[in-house]
Amino acid sequence: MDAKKQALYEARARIIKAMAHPSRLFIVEELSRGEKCVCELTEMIGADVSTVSKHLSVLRSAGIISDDRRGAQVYYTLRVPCVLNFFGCVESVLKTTAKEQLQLLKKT
Amino acid sequence: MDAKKQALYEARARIIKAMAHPSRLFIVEELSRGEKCVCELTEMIGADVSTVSKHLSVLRSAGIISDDRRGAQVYYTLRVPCVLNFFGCVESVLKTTAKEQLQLLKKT
DNA sequence: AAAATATTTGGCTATTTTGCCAAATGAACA
DNA sequence: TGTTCATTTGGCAAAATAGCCAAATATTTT
Repeated sequence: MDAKKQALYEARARIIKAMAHPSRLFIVEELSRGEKCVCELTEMIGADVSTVSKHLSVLRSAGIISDDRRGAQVYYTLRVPCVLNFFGCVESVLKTTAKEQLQLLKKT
Repeated sequence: MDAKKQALYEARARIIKAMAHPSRLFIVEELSRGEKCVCELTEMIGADVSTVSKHLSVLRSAGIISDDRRGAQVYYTLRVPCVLNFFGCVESVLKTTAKEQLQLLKKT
């Protein structure tokens, strides 16, 4: 794998990696319903504000969400809605795996 | 976020996390063209066989690929092709970010 | 200007991930 | 059976990630 191809896959992995965390997946899904400020997300997630802020920073650096300061609050928005399509596929991976588990059990 | 919801997002994150690595993204894309054995993938990636084997194991545990031993070789297949849709979206995240960068430069 | 509220950043530790080497296992073949 | 080839596993060290607290910054309010 040459350097150019390597760089391409690294860029792609950065985006996917940014989504690869329970809280960050939650944030993405929540923002798909409309913008939310840090305090609202923190409340829902139930972690330290600083932790949530860092999760938001990861998603923002990856270009998945964008921020908008309005007064004391910062509102976050989903910038690329197509990431929502991930969920359907992830669900089907889970379903496929579950079905296979079932098949294995039936054979017993 | 209650325990049930937490568990759901953790399960989802496990799948996405399994894809969140340059080599593993490469493997997924490569397998979309048809099955490949470990030695072929190792050759293409250019890392240690044991490293590639572990990447494959991560993808298999997540239920994204499946293995089939035929003689001395083990062939891997993409089990859930919808993960390929990720690429298109990832590309559009990259593109959107690039466009924004360009806008910022124009203002200078 | 001081106090209060919202958010980010720095710093630290604990945990996880990565990637190599060496060793073990599985299968084909002389 | 012993040898060779393909793959996996164990183990280790380096690097990255996660989450909390404390401190800094930004904004509004008193």
